[in-house]
Amino acid sequence: MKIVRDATLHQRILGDIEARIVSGEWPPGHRIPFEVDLAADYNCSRMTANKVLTQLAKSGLIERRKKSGSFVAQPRAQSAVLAIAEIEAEVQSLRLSYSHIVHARSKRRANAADKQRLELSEAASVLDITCIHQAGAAPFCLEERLISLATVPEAEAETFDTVSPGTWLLKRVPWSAAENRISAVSAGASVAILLDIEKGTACLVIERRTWSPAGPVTSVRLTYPGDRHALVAKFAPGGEG
Amino acid sequence: MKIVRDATLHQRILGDIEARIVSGEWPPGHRIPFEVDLAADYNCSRMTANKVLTQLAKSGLIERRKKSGSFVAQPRAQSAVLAIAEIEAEVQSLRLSYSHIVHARSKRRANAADKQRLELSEAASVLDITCIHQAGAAPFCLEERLISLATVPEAEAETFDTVSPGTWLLKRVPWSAAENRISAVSAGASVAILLDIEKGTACLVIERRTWSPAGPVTSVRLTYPGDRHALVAKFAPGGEG
DNA sequence: CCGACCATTATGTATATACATTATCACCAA
DNA sequence: TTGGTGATAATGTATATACATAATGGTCGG
Repeated sequence: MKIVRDATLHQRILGDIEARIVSGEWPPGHRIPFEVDLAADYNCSRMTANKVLTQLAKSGLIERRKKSGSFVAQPRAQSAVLAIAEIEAEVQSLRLSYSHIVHARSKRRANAADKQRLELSEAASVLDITCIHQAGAAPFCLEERLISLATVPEAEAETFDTVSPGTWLLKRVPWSAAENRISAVSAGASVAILLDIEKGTACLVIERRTWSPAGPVTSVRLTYPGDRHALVAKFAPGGEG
Repeated sequence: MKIVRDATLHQRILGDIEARIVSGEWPPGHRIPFEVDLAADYNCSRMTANKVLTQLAKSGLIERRKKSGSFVAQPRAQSAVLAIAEIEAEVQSLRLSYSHIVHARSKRRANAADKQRLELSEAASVLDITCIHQAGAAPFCLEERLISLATVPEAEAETFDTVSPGTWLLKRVPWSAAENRISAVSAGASVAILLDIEKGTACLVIERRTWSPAGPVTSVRLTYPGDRHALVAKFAPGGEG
């Protein structure tokens, strides 16, 4: 049994409804009491009931239809929140010391492959950086990054010796949109050497592309040896978990 | 330039603030106008401004402190929404015909490994199912699943020949909490045979555990040949994307 | 100089009210 | 039976108001 101390009315109503949905007492398709009825049940105003139901609808737990009422939604795709931490924080949470090594860094005019990775239309300069993130003395993750100098010209002056490109960009271009693609690949010869693993080892690969309103920012490929790392994504009907 | 038709006042204020945060015009730490000022700017009531800021705070874009005001938050972990579709839908979105084959199905008293996977404390019966999801004529994904019969006794009567275990459970136990663990592994000999791939091929593995209020429901391990599949997780500052 | 106290200020929650929007349903006429 | 038409019922959005809560900052006394 969950104990709620000092819950506001809003939280109490929200919790009660969530509990009934999650427990199966109100299965998908079941009609939830109308706002006016809820208001009467809890002896509150309709606005309060409305805000609760609006929030439930935003979190996807219920669907609302004018004139018909509110209904428990069909759970569709299992959608979960994936927290991708900064690599430095990740390493430190393993109680290992973090460092990074810039293995290669070059500027060039974008070739066809670069344009596709960054979704660039016109010709532009890009910065190509390869760097290795270390946990203790061992390689932890390989980072292969492309930065669009049209969007982030300040990057050209940066060596990334003291700050890793990811951290630097996060400070420079906060709150941009991103798309992550997660897959598994076998380590090729060059990757195997850089990560100090055997060729063919299964690796978890995250390819992230980031945009700001000014245009494409960066495209990064993070390669983790599969036996050393896993991503965790959680889902809780209420929202946070 | 984004064109907004018929936007409500709420959406307009929200969009304006988001735009200024995302563009960097208001960097992390910057103080957002007080509710009363916002209300004056947009010629609306404080309640409307309050709802907008409350929503921005819930989505993590701003932080609110009593007496001090509201501030643009520091972007911490890149958190993204991972949409894990049902396998059938996933296959069909590739324009391939879907089918599944139940390869093994057995009931037993939970052994030590089972108890750990399901986080069971007492001894209980479990159902162990291995099934292969096919896209066209080729294996697409291997599913190794454990179902707690204490929580879902109806599963014992089900053969899962016509409905896959995942789909069946989604209908039976809606809106439960889940934790997904994503990693990369090399295919072992048995997995390689079942998926018709070479031994050692890199595979993407999703291990999902699901709970209902009544207790642990199921633990499933989905193995995808790495070159045939990827997960996509998106992040947009506003919320949906 | 320093700490206790208190007024101020901004957010947090809730109410009562108003009007807009939109499916649905029932009724009525062709 | 069919099709339109308008009343109705539910949600959607916004306002004005009230009081609670909590942190800040200044004042005053020791």
